[in-house]
Amino acid sequence: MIAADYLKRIAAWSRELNERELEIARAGIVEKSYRADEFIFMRGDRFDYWTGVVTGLARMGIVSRGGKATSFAGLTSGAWFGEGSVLKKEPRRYDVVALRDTRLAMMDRNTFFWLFENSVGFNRFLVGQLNERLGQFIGLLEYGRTLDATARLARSIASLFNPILYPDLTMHLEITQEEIGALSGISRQNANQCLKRLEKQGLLRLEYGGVTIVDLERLRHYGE
DNA sequence: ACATTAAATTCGA
DNA sequence: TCGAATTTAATGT
Repeated sequence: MIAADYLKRIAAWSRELNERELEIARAGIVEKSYRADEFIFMRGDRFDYWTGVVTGLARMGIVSRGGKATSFAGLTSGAWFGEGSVLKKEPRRYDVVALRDTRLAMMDRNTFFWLFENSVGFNRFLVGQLNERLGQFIGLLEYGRTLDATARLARSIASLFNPILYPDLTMHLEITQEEIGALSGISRQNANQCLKRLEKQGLLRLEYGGVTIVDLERLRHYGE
């Protein structure tokens, strides 16, 4: 079983729980590792786990028969996802792929429902999370059509800094340009061009193997 | 696709 | 255990 202080470190919601709830949560979570490019879930799967990213990076999206990927969201450490499929007891409607070696924490369905029915703190967190995700998906509606590559990339990055979905406070992100490209649905070379444009405009700073966000608000509304 | 540069790893003392 | 040398990974054009 995972340690209580460890759980508090990897899951923001666990800090809202009382002692008893925390014990139940700990007992219902297992960890699992995935290699880069490995599928974590496939559309249609029926594994009912509520899942958190401990370390690594994954992409939530769908891949069409042609093999081209549309991504809904990037998942960095601290992100928890899959509550929709667990709550509605439905097959998953999207794929999740690890973009690099990734460690996940997975909570089984029974534990999830116990917390759902018994813990006020847990529900408070869930409502906030669902609301944020709704906002993110609404933002996606204009995403594909209206926005050019630079704007799409800007928003992909900005969405990784949603403080509710990704409680990490630091404005620095360890992510390669290739990974940013994979998240935004553009080539690495194009991603490089877009990133440099954003850097020139003072929205972010490029470093080797990572970026630092300078102006999150402008990044979030880029191209409006 | 290729050239450059940063980082990680290996190796010898 | 330190640092130089080599290999691997990321970036820029």
